[in-house]
Amino acid sequence: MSRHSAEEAGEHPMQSIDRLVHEPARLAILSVLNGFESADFVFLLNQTGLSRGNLSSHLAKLQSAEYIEITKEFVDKIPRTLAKLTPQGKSALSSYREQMKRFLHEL
Amino acid sequence: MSRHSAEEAGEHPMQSIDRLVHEPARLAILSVLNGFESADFVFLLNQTGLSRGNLSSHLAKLQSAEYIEITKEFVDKIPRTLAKLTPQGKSALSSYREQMKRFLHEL
DNA sequence: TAGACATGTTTTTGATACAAACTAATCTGC
DNA sequence: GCAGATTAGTTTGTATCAAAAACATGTCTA
Repeated sequence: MSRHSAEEAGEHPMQSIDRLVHEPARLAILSVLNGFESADFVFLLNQTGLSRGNLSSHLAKLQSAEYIEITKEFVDKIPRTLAKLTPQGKSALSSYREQMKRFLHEL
Repeated sequence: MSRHSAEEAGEHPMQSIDRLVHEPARLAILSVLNGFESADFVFLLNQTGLSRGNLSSHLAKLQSAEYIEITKEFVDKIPRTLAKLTPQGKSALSSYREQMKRFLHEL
């Protein structure tokens, strides 16, 4: 009746990748956050090389997926936006990493 | 004057990734082709789990980038579309792989 | 107080991945 | 021999989404 589950499902491992993480701009953001635990908007701007607009919308997307948490504060009258990975975000990044490593290794 | 070239360029390693390869559906196709050297449409369909329409358009995209070569023949009156990696395709896949491995390793 | 700078956000636009519809040829039952 | 099903693809339509451009809001400086 059956052969392998992968054949039955008709799926390739890459088809189950988390596209929210897979996007290069967001991978850049997530990897910075993973390294620094918490980072502000300007720092992310510098580390990722994204434009302000792109950074803003990618952060919004990651936030609504609950992969990051955003807090806003004022420091000497200038606004400061802080981002940090949530446990969900860490976990999503980590399983993305494992999946991708396995794929690349078998490539 | 300068610090590191990466900082001057204001870029993150992920920003220079080849998006043509990075797309999951195409990664699936390319990895199959990399393993089998040559594969026909139906085989790719089964291995990747893509729909016929998607497979067709991704193949067209890879072909116009000259990452794959497409040949069509008839076998017992039924059409057969064969795809194989070009040297350029092999090279693109291989450098994608190295870039991505390095990134994941440093993550 | 006008104009430059800084920190973001919103809107627009162009690309594109996927799905659905279409094409064209063969085979199968009646 | 022809109606309908099957096979092998392609084309077209649509909805998502990344990036660019425009906008908003506030501060600082001359």
